Amino acid sequence: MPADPLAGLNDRQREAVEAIDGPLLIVAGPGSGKTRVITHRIAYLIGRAGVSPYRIAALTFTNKAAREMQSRLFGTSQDDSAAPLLGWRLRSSGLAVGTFHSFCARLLRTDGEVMGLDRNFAIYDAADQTAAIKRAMAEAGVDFKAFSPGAVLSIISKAKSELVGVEGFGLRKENYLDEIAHRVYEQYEQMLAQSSALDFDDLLFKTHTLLNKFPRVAEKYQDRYVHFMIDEFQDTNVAQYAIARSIAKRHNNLVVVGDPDQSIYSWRNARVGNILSFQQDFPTAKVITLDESYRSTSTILDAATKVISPNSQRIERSLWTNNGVGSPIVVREEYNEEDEAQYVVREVYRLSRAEGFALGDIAVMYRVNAQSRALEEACRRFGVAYQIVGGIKFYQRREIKDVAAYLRLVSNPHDDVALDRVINVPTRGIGQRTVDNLTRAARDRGSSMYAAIESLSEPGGGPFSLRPAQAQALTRFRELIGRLNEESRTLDLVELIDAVLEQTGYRRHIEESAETKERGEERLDNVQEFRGSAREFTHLGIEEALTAFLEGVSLVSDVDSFEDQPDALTLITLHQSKGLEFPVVFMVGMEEGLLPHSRSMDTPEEIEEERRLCYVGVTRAQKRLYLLRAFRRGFWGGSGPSDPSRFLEDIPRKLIEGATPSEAPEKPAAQTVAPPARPARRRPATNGGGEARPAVERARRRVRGRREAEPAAPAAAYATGDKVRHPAFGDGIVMSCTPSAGDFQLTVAFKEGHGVKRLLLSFAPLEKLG
DNA sequence: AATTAGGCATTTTTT
DNA sequence: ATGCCTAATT
Repeated sequence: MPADPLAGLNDRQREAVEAIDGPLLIVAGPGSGKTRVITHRIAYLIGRAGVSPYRIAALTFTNKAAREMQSRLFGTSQDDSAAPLLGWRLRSSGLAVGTFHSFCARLLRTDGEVMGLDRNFAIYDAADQTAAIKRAMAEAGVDFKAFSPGAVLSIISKAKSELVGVEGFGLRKENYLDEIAHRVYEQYEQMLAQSSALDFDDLLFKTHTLLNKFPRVAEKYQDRYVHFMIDEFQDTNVAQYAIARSIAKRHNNLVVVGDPDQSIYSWRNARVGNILSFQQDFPTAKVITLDESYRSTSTILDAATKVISPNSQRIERSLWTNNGVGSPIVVREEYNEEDEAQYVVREVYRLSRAEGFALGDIAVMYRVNAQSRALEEACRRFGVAYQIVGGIKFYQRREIKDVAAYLRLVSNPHDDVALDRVINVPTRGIGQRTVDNLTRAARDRGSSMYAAIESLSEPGGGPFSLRPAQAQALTRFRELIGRLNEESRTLDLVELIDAVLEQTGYRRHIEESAETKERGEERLDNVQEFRGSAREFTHLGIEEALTAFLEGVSLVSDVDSFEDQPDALTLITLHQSKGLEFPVVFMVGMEEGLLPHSRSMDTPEEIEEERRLCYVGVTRAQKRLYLLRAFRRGFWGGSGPSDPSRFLEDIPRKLIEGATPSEAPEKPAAQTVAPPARPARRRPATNGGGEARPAVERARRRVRGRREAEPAAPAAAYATGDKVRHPAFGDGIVMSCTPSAGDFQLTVAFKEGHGVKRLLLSFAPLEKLG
């Protein structure tokens, strides 16, 4: 029997559940019962307001969040701890609970044909995208030593996320890098179309296009979705918001839930602005703030509030809790990374021995993955069980991607990225030269690579000439894929995978090619696991099964597969920790350069995001919070001293354990020693504290100033992307600017055939433009 | 085709 | 230090 959708809610939550008419913004602080509100609201709509589940969509960002929501709504087969809000039978009632991307994928598969989309389009994940971009760069004649594929990809991805297509991008490009990106973009789009493939951004972009260009499709969805909800709204990008507005247009029941203070994915093109401007876009929107935290102690909550409040881009509010004061926050400095890790692990051990915490209650959070190494070592040394979240990604393993690529080829032989990946794995005598020829031939005929191979056997021998051995090898590969495709019609998915493994020789290949026996077995095990996960699709027709299975492979990552692990300490990045909570949280690396990260302190906006990241970390903690830093941290083999994170200074001393004046931050004193000009690390204006450290610290810093050997070089004044002019080479774009022996080395890409030059700042007569 | 040596960069990564 | 990629070597 379904539970009462209003039971156990506080006034605000109840209000949010009952406000079923018109646009609604729910600003939900950490631990304020956000998911609860969404699920109860759905139950309320169905159970009390008589809305058909078919007319409701609730979109999340992660599969994990979607799963969580589903299990609260429908219950799960194993876990019946909480009564489901709805019955099992509603599972297949048409209620759309899923990620934005899977929602769009479904929409496009259902209705994309009117815009010429292949029903079985492939979905390119990040790795496929990179591979495709590299191919596109090669096609466009762009040297990817001078331009990193990653940088180009991120420009294109940003454009797509802002609904800027190739043409639009052409109109707004503003520097040389954009020029390059434009050429690649054009090529890349052509390749995707050729391959019947969509990348992650396309799932959104094309959905938006479909809804805008095809009114009948738009009407269908506008009619259907009387209620449209979005979770984690602070992380939506332009495209997602536009899609939501488009679909919600008719019934105007758009509900967005989020917390601008937890927006930490702007570098993935998320727009904090969406949540901040929602009220302008929907002037009639009701706004409900959930500010009671059920998660953290008041000490932790106070610290979090103090950390976040300097930000300017936020909706002012104050969180509160009835949870009591709890333990003070522990702030510590250790000598180096190893000591820091050792302290953490010792303390973890103590907490689990003497204070009744389970290892699974404890998480250690860090800014960059590299920080996990020292922690892992310490765990191993002390025999503490640990798990790294998102460390090894199953679907990103080579053997899995290879087998998936074969399946993709069987499903759609025109998938060039898949073909490129496996055409010579295992080796079939098809070398790079042959692949290049093939690529060129495909481009010339405006077809996929597979189709280009097919044309070999046409009268006239096809449009490109190859030595017989190569032509034969290609033809045999084509026959292999063709045969598998034929056979697939009589097989189920698992049988097809077996056929692929045998007929392509891939099984033997991984057994033989692995560096060691164990590694070979491990890979085979992975493939077996992959095969096992295909079992749930065997009841479907092969074509449908393939599409669904491959979509899962692309769209489902396994970041969250850690949750059901046995009792172990969790090591996790701050980014990944969002949405989680732990009784005990250690944040390590609370240093300038790490948090905020040195690559994210150039603009106030970046600093604000780092601050939010810190806030997210702090608010993961329920009962205990430890903030650690190392005085000396190893970077790239070397090691340098570090300053405490500016965020530490925002935490009031009274919340910190054993705080004494010499340990706790004090109000900024007059700057007796002016810090030397630091060309490499521009301190943004938001660093309000300046030299807010006690004398001992300051002394240390002065010594350090010398050790860092930051010279009185000309101010670095150049950043990547700056336009410069050189008397001999003309105009160019700064590709990079790195400190180098008392100077700065600039890599500059010049126009008009002068190419890329490396220049020393102090010698090069450069002039900054614009 | 497979192995090896040298060069290079190295934040975060829901989908 | 380390891993990844390319180029050179066998």
